[in-house]
Amino acid sequence: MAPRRAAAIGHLGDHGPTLSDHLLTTTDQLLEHTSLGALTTRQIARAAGVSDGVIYNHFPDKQALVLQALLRRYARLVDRFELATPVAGEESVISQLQTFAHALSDLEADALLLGAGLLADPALLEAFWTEIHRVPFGIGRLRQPLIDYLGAERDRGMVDPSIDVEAVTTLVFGASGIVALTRRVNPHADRAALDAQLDAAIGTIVVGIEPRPTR
Amino acid sequence: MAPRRAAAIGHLGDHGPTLSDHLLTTTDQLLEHTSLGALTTRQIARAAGVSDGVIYNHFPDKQALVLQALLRRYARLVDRFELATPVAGEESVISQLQTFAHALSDLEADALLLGAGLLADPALLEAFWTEIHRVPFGIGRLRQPLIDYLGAERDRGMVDPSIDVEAVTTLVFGASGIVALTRRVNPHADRAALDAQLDAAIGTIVVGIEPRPTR
Amino acid sequence: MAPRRAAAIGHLGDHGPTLSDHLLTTTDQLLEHTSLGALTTRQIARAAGVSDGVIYNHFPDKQALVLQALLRRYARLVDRFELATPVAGEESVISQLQTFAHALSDLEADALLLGAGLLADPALLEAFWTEIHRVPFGIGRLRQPLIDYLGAERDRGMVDPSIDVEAVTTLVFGASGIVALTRRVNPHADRAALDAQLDAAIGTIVVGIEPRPTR
Amino acid sequence: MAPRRAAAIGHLGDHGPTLSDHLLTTTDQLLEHTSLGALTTRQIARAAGVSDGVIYNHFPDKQALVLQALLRRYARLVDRFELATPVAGEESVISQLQTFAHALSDLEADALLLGAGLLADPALLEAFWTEIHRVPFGIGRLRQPLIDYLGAERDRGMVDPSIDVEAVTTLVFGASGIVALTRRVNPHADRAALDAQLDAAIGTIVVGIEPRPTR
DNA sequence: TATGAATGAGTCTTCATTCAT
DNA sequence: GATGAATGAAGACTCATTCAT
Repeated sequence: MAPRRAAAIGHLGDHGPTLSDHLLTTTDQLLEHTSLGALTTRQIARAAGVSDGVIYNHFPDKQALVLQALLRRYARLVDRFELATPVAGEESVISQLQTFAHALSDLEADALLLGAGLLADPALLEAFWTEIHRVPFGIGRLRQPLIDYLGAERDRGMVDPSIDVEAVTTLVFGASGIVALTRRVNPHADRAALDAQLDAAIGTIVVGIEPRPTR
Repeated sequence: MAPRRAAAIGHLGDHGPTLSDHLLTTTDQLLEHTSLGALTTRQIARAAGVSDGVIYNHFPDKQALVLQALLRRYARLVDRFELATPVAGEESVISQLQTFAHALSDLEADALLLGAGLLADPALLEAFWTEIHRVPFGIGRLRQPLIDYLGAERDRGMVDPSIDVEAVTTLVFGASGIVALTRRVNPHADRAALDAQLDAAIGTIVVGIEPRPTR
Repeated sequence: MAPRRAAAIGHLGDHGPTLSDHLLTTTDQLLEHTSLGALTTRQIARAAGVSDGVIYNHFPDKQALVLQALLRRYARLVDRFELATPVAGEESVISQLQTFAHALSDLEADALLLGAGLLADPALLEAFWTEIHRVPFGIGRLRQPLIDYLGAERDRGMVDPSIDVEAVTTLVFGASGIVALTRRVNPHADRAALDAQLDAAIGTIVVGIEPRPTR
Repeated sequence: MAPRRAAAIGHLGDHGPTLSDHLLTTTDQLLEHTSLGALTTRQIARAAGVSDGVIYNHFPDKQALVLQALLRRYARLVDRFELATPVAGEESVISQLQTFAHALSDLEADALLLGAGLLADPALLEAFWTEIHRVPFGIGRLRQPLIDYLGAERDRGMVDPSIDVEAVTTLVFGASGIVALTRRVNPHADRAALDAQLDAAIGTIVVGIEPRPTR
């Protein structure tokens, strides 16, 4: 009574991933090495080990499949990112922020690729943007953990009370982003130099936000 | 017998722009409103008022034409950018930096589009990157004016002598870039709020780099 | 300066048909043996001896090409039909009408095929109908010659003065049409029997419209 | 264990219509609003509330299903038609024929759609034609009642004895058909004008077949 | 050199049919 | 028998590139 399973996932037994899932995973993986504009439905089908038409049994069209794959990537980025969130009181502020910034920079390097594909396809960007805001996934969610951390450190007296923690967050995200962009845009860039550049930037921030003697 | 001039530029006489130039200018303008992936050779030819085939008399292929057009855009961005460079001693540091950061953010918003197109087409990115470094046009050139300005202000005593001006430059570029990205990615973003976000970030930098009392 | 000619028509010299024309002619011929719904762009291109894409250099899409081909067919039918129009006074009314009816029936057999294709494709029918009425090509134009002929015969006293010539025209068109339909729908029909059926119907009309003794 | 009944008809109990029947009915209904060329097996299955594959448990292929559905439509047309057959002696000949002609014209308008679909698909037409003649369903069957009626009126002296009733039948079918065609092909046609056209044509027939004074 | 029609590989998508469950 | 996902051969259409004129 149940219809047959696709050969590509059949060997995984009844409790393996569904084919929709398999298609999304495949698309996701392809996007690792293939730019969005160059991704074809045939490529996806071949890579997934299924026939060309199968996509349309699971998604209304290519855009829907790609959109969901991108959303997954984004969700994964967000998850990865949240693991990197520093916890107030453990280690020094500078060491925490530097560790966090490196993780963030890695993340942003991936996000840039995702974003570049979207920026190059306005229809997809629009759809992505709409979708991203139906879940509490907006950019704000990415910033909040750092804002909270900085607030906690300020309360603990490790950061000057006059400091605008949102502005500091912008600086950390910005510095990490610039370094990520440089890395992305220049595949031959010297990794160590970039890491040092980021550490120096974060160091400068930290010096600026340290508690100051009351004048 | 002199070779024929394309109808589109013929009326300009023999000393007008060459057809290569005309094609580049046209492509450049089209990229203002058309994403790289959606740009076709026919569109360019139509917009330039020439025949489809003429492109291949002046460029080996589409990529070469687009690459040179992108380089022009980039060069224009750099020029625009240099006009915004602050001069030490005129006005306060914070006001100078905020003005500069807004100009930079506008610039980066445009650069992002350019970059997104490149990131979405690895072959083009590679070629672009190679080309950009044959002229002294690398990212370093963009940073240098700000580094110089900060150095001058430091010498004048307006910035703490311990400050790493390169790191501060990274922070300014980063904050401006993040704001530019937010604006690009979210077409419905509130412009005033973003401006305020950037001002706050720059303000925080400035507070951090102010000369400090010797302890 | 002139672009090359398609191989398919190149040998005909500069004054041969244009490729648009060639495509229309080819489509027209294919429609002789292929039903509209089964006609593919590839078939047309193959039959025309050109590449697949060439159609789109001459027509915005398949429908436009097919529509124009159908309009040609229709125009040809109308032309053929007008040659068959009887002239008052030459031969007897019954002989004239029978000859005309056979020509009309042949015509309608072809028109039916055309019409069937259209009826099966509402979008095409709509476009066809609109187009057909931009030129004075409507169904009225087909009827008018027969109406005129009957009017002339009535004036000559060969047809009873009380006769409604439009109604008689409807009868002639109807009888010819039914016979045409029978022939079309039944490929194995006996041609002679159908001819006799049509002759009998026309004969009956003629008997009915003969001048009558005043009562 | 009795085989499972499809969910769609299961609630009707074991004595409801078979699934074949249900599929045919559904297809029949869909053909009311969907042109033959645009009808897909999935549409049929969805409309019938059954799975896609079930069709192939009851019919060798799509054509067989559609063919039988078309035969049903045709049978229904014939039935409807037979109800309209005039009875000799009731009312005047002209009134009877006009009423009959309008019914016939309505019928033919429906038949045209059926026929157009068939004409647009030669393979289906062939199969339909073969099938139609295995039952006593040919076009002859449609004509016979009118032939009989006219014969009866002739015997009653209401129609001239010299009249060829088969030929008159051809005229009535033809006039009704032309009007039906005009209506079908031109959705914006003026209904009243077409009715009047048909009445005039029938009137002309009747005048022509009235008993004549012996000369 | 300019022209612009011709080329054809490649894109997304549809749909009748199959078949493991 | 019923299910409905899988299949893959088309179909219409696009577009960078070529080339006779």
